[in-house]
Amino acid sequence: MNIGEVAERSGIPPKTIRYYEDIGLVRPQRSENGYRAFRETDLHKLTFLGRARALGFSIEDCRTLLGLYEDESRESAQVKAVAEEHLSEIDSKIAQLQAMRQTLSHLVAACHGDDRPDCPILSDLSGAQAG
Amino acid sequence: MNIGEVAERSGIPPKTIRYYEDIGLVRPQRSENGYRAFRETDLHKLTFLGRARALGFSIEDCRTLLGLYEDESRESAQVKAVAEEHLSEIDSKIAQLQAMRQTLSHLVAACHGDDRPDCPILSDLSGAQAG
DNA sequence: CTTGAGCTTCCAGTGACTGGAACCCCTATA
DNA sequence: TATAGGGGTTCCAGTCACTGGAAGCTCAAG
Repeated sequence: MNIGEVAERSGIPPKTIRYYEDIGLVRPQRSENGYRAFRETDLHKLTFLGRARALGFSIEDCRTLLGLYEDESRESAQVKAVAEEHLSEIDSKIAQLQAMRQTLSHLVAACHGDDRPDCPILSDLSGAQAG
Repeated sequence: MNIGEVAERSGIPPKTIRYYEDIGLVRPQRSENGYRAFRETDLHKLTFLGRARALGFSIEDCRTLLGLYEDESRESAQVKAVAEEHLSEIDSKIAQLQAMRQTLSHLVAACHGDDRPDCPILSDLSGAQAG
């Protein structure tokens, strides 16, 4: 398979696939004309990567997960540890965003949003004490 | 004030303050020895930036907000529009993270996490249909 | 033979910093 | 007066995970 077909079937853009090769996540062979020649296993790996990335795993996590996937002597505890670590990072991010959301939505609600200049959003940012 | 004092009082690291000057968010004067000389208004701006960044506004949003803050003929509707736009981006991010969280927490719960190799997390990533 | 799609490499840019090197300035102390 | 240190300065490179673009090669169709 050429890169275009693999891109289509895996849902990962050609540019990204080349990048993944660059950083050693996939190692397609080469045809005589210099084109990358992907096998089914390469496609499989890329699909795996696509799903892992969609779950928010970092590239380094993906590398680890791919390694575990291909290691038949892995222990599922290793996989679970990576996933739990990532899950807790997701939880932190959600918490942080919800805190922002909380503050910001109050400010937005308090701003009358008309043609006058006074604005509780700017007041808050400038450090004024809430009344 | 030198950069160290401003950093301390605004809570923004010196490196970041220099970066903000680089991109034109603050324009401190210079002392004869070449040191940046910050006035109270500069400190004020940096504190404003710190709060806006803490609410997740992008640097470009911050630039806009600072501009509105200093523009006495602003309309609060302009500020509110920026904030609402940002709020909806926050909401999207939260939704995306929660979707990841949902999938991932199910997978983590399903993985026994022991010394055996079989693992529903890897099965899912590799594209197996859930049974 | 030309056209156009698809492939190749390499370089640069994204956002918002952050680390580090190499150097200057200022004050205090031996 | 020499020196040590803790400021400050600039500039360059790296982060993360791509993405865009330029220049050039390959291949199939008309």
